[in-house]
Amino acid sequence: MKVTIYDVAKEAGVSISTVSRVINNTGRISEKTRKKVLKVMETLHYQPSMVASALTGKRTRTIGLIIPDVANPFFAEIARKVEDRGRELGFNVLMCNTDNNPETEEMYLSLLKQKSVDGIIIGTTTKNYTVLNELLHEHFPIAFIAQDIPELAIDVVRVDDFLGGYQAVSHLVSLGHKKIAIMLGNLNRTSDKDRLQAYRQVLQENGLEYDERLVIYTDYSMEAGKRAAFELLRSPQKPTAIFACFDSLAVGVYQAAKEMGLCIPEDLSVVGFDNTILATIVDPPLTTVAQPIDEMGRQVVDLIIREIEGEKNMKQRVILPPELIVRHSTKQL
Amino acid sequence: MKVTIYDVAKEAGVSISTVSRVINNTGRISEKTRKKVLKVMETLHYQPSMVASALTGKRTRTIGLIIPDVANPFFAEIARKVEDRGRELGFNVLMCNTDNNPETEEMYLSLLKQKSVDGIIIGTTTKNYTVLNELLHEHFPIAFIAQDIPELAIDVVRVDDFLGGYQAVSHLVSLGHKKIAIMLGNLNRTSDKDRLQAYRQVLQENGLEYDERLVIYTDYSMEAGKRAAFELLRSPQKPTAIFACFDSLAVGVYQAAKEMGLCIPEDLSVVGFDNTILATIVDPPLTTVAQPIDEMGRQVVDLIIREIEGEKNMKQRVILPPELIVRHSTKQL
DNA sequence: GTTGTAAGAGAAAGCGCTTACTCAAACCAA
DNA sequence: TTGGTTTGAGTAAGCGCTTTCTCTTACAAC
Repeated sequence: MKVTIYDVAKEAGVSISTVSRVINNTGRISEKTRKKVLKVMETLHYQPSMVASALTGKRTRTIGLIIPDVANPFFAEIARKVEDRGRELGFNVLMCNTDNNPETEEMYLSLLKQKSVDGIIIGTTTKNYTVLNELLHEHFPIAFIAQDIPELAIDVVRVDDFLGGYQAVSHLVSLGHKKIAIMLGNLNRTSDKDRLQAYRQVLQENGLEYDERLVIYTDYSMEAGKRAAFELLRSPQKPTAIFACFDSLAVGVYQAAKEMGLCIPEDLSVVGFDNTILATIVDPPLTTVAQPIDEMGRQVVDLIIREIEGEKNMKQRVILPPELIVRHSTKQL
Repeated sequence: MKVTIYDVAKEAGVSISTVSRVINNTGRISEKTRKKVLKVMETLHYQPSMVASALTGKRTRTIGLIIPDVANPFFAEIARKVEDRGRELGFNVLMCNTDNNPETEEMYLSLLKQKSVDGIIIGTTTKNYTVLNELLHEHFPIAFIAQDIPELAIDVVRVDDFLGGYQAVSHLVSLGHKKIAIMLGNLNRTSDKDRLQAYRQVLQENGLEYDERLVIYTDYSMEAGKRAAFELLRSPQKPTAIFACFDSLAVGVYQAAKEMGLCIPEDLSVVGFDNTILATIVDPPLTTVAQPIDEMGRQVVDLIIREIEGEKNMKQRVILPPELIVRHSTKQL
């Protein structure tokens, strides 16, 4: 029932090696034989089994994509771009959501290896390095997107988080804000660390006081943003502006503000980060730091595929510039 | 370098079939031997190659998911649920975006088969049945989610679109609206057809005139929704309410209304469909028909896996009830 | 007419597993 | 003790490909 290379060979009156050669376009084949085999393949609806060819040393042409959550627009957009570029280059993507759970991540890492994917793109916060280090040692192709581990020589494609944070906070300062809060995820993400670093530096450069109570650690969900915003806005050190390190957090801020009867940007300025679709549909449209998601997705795929093809032997970090998109959630104080 | 079943066998002083038996927990193995083999596997960090075992007739434990676009929140949420349930049951998902392009879809269908995925879940509008029919004939496990082809006996999990449309339009009518527009995708999707059908029926039941000019065909993007809304709202037959068949279209309506200086719900009532995250973050929160995405994702996976495991031989349609979620985008006329 | 070389294609050995078949040892009832 | 069962484990034949080697022709050069 399933037609194999043997069926084609028999039907065409040649050996399976000849068929294999015309499939892969290798070796020498007379035009006549090639035509004949091609025609038989056609009439028999023959499709080579990728499982079999993977077993004989060829690629699976599949890459794993490990992210926290596709339902999060930022990662959904990344996933889309990765898949697009992968398709262009003949690779499929196996999607893995971990919710940043280290065990899930570790499980996936070894599962993907078992499944012989050709490479793995990681967009999650990794803390547990055991499996990761193993893979790295075996020179398993791995690349990080929107995520970095400074202590390791690895392939990375990310935005310049420090610069992005700098732009965001500078913007608020230039509007006259003095009490600026920052909401971020955990400091395991270097991106968050860099943005916080920028925040401190801008404050310092402008002679503003750094108040720890205005630095809120949370996760990346809207609910978390909302909760954190409530806390901030009800505290005595109520800020006049908030730099939310993800658009999703910013949306949470919007919701809290609305429930408290505060107007954005009149009563509160908000800057987000990522420039996902959320930024444009929220009212007022969110001023945010754009990550070049398209370019990032494209470049990680290119990077990892070059690694897979063995075309490069040196790891590299690609740091792309962010861009502050000023919309209507920020206002002169 | 790569450790295989042979290495384990040699190290443990047994044959490879014994190792295979302990891996798969089949046949009879003495406790002593099993322990010994297990220990060797452990110390050697042995992981069976799934490619090899797939070649010998076992499953790949991978399912393909074909959707229009993960960057669309509705499909992102579906993808997430599918992956979650798949993981629980030991299956990975290969993500495929087609933008509803028939060629891309056909390409993926045959590619997925070549890659020997165990089953395929489809959420796209299929028009081209050739490859699909082939697969169906070969009893290749296929299930549809949020998508149906009434002419075919297939596995389907979807919401009751007629009922959903009925609820949405009835709600608007009950608020006193008489000029109600409907915005939908193309009529190839049965879901759209059913919603339109419901729209007509509600109008009729309430003695309202059916005006073709209030029926707008578009695609599912925000931009399309915006364009369509502009057109409607500037036309002489300007409606007082719009039933947008996707939340994303509804968001487009919001944007158009805002640019035209119209207030929702004072000047225009809007009902969406899907109840994606968009509905809650838009201002005012969108009244919409909720699809039970969690349940749908869970059930397609269960359905297809039962099919894969050969536990069922009859196709079935699972039609889940929608729920009208009244928020603040609709108002008594 | 030899010899040398290149072109075209087949034979066969894997790739890392699963599984049907086989067989020796151990056990048990009569 | 004998014959019949279990039990535990090995042998070997694939699964559907790729690829190295080998071999036969054909043809050009001398």
